[in-house]
Amino acid sequence: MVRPPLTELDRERGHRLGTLLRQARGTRSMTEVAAAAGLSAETLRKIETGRIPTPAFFTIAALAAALNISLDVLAEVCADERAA
Amino acid sequence: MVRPPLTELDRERGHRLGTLLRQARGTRSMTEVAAAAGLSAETLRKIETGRIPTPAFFTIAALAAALNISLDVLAEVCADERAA
DNA sequence: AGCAAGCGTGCTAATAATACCGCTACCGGT
DNA sequence: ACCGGTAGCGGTATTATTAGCACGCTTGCT
Repeated sequence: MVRPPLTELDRERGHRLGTLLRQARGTRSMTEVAAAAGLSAETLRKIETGRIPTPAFFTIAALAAALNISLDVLAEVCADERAA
Repeated sequence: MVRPPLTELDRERGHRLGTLLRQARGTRSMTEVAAAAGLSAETLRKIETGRIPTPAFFTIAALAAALNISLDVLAEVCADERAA
């Protein structure tokens, strides 16, 4: 196995992450937040909709910065049910 | 351009991240930490040596958890010189 | 000598990030 | 009612990159 395909758990985790991000975005448009984070709107949308279960660290970091939320919180929420 | 190749800045950022991770690891062996974080030793090594500039978010999250360090701190340090 | 920890390289399958297409829903203006 | 603009969704195609494994090599320690 050269690279384990993403499991269902991974997908769920990504989905949770996306949900959090969406909540944090609130009223602001995807376009604006994406620009603020330095990525394309389409990528942001994919992340929010959970179509990108394991985004790059800096992508999330930039997003978190643009949304003024903590990386630790994000990680915590995602690790939450995984550890359970 | 479908996918922007990693710039030099990205590489440097990744290198800084790796350095931090290595420091956090301290005396513990790569093998042990990698196992604790749930990834292969090779991957950990690549991240520490900066050969993987933009690892997956959860990879770093797991690592940070295994090393007991904050994601926010990592992001901060990496964004540090980038914003400068 | 033997062992463990690291490093470096090459390789493969799977994925991330991007752009382009069309489609729907909502809104205000004419 | 019709038109145009904005915001989001879904799918597809493309390229660069990740994460994993394997082999060999070096170094330090016992």
